[in-house]
Amino acid sequence: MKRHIYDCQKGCPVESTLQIIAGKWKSVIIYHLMTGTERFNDLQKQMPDCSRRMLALQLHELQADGVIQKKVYPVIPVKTEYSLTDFGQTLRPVITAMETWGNLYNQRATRQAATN
Amino acid sequence: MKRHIYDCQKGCPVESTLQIIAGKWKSVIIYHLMTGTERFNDLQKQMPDCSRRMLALQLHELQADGVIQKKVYPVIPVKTEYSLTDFGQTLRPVITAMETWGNLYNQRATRQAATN
DNA sequence: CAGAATCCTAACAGATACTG
DNA sequence: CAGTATCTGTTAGGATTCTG
Repeated sequence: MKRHIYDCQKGCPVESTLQIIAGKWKSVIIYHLMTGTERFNDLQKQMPDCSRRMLALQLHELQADGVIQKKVYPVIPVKTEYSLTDFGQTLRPVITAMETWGNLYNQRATRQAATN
Repeated sequence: MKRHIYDCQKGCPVESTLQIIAGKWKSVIIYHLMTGTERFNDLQKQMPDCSRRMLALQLHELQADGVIQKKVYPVIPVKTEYSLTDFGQTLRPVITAMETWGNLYNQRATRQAATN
């Protein structure tokens, strides 16, 4: 997704939020980092439908926007850890709302499947 | 954006939510419908960066997912009204969280601009 | 007014191979 | 382990034109 497609100057708050979290996998990444630090490969295991390439791209953009930070340990083989910045932590309410709604949606889908 | 890129079976609630609202303009549309019914052209005026074509596409998908409904008045020229369904109303907390965060973000951006 | 249809290009994103 | 590079097919999405 191209960056800066939304016009924040216009003042629409939802567009401003999208400016930061609208990437295909960004909110999912933030969600997985809400429980703590994660390594690259661990993130990928939790998001099997996101390719390594896409994961790297989205992590980059989140870093550039100051949402997450990366710590590299100079060991061999290299070890990295991703975590939310203080700024990224402020997104918690947004992601939590998505989590809550998604759980309801999944339950509804399950119930409907059981009814059929 | 292609439909059904997220795997809801996997159970990640955030991915389930994205399944519904991940379109480029979907959450913005829902946001504008939260205050009530809107007509096609009125929606477009509120989202100048969204082309007529894109608006129509996103409205279609939202309708297909049962989030919004459309009422057509058989007058000439045709008049249509879009509104949230009951299901769509359940998304309020999600969009409101985005709105709240976006307002904070805009304030922060304004403050920083004033400091410089 | 509220779209649908068509054309066209840039951007996206998968697959694969390579690297410190 | 944690990525990057390249190559390539696919999709997104703008511009324009047409319609009931």
